[in-house]
Amino acid sequence: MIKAVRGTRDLLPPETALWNFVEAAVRDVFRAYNFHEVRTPIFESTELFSRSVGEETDIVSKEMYTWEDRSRAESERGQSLTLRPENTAGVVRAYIEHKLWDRGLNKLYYIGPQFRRERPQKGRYRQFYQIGAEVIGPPSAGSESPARDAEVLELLATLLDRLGIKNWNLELNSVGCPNDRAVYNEALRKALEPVVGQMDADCQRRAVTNPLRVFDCKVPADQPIIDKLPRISEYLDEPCRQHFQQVQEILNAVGVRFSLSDRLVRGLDYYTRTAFEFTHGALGAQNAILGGGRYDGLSESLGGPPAPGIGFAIGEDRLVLALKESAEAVQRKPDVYIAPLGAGMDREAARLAREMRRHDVVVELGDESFRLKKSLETASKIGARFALIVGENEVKSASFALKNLETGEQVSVPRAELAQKIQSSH
RNA sequence: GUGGGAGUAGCUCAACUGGCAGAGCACCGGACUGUGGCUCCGGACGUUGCGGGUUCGAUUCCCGUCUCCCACCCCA
Repeated sequence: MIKAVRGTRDLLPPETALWNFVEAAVRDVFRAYNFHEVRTPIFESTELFSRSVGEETDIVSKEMYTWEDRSRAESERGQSLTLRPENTAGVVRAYIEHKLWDRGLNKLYYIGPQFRRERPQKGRYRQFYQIGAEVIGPPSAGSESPARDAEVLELLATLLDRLGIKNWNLELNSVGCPNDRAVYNEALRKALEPVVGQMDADCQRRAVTNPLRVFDCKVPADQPIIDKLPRISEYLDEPCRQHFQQVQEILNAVGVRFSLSDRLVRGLDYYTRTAFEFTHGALGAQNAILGGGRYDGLSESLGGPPAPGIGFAIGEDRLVLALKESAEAVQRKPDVYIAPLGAGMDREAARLAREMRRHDVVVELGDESFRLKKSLETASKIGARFALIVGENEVKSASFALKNLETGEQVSVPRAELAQKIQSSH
């Protein structure tokens, strides 16, 4: 048997109803904040990701699905392509390619699959879905303002509340502006030098490749060492510190709760200043339900104009997982099951079904070869609210037996009133 | 990529130290010819993840492999 490949899966009913519910709510919230949808390609030139996400990150160095495209001519070299491991790079690429700065501030969102070749776990798949958004534009359009950071965070709080996600926690940090980041990195490296030898091998490796990530180290024995390391918050220059301060003030003003977490660092190279994560308890080790931050230099590093931005990505798989705990089923049940009864009644049933569906009634259609008992059985099994019996008597009198399957009450309804009768009983 | 656990009917799970693969739920049919849910009776259902080995005999023991789960790594 051919099976879905490792780390991929089929989303089936009724779960797909939950996904649709989530996406509908998300689109609704984005609309209120004046965000608009973009759809970028599912694969891009490999270079886009190595330049934006960072050559040294795990994502780029070992988790990408990369292949060489077929060349059409001798002279043409196959281009290296990659399934997108995240979507910010693609959106920024599109921003530059289509000169979207001409519109001032852009508030864009996307919903779609991403791909990373990691070992699968609950809430972590090789094809996974992200709902994300980016606020990006020239500084003159206000894209750098702390008001944008706060607005994005407040949007997220609204969204999670709206979805009925309980017990989320917002962790907030500033990873600094480019210039103080460099100074800080140096200080951190210096502080690590004398102690790094005592640390866990894995943490040592981080100390060398990406010192900032030492803070993510979870080995208990190393915690006292990590606690003594200098913090980025002590190295923020004045504008950067103020920026972070104002983000917090606005959040307080609008009543969004958060906790400062000066050990929160983000894995992708392009992040600057505000970094954040929303976590949820019910997800095991994959407790981050979404993450994001500011990426002020990303546009330039991809050859574009200055275009500070802030964005986030929600793990849709994880969101749905968290929702299963606290949301009831949202799948719409059929309004009526039509039970044709006897030879020739399929035709009549089809006509009635067509009429009612035009009136937005959800109809499931039976089969004239079924005995009435079986039809009613099926009707209640699939959760239909009504059963409509279409037999000779009904056709003759142009009035149909409509049975309420919850109460058992049955009435005869003239053809013209059927749809209305069913709709009005919600 | 590393370490550990688990794969048996559509689902949840049994099957003692190796001895005829089972139950509940779900599904299908009947009791009941145009009236569901309850009840009763019957039915179908399996390459025991896959491949090899040991054995008279393997769901059971051994090796390999695949997938899922847990943790790490990393991240959404």
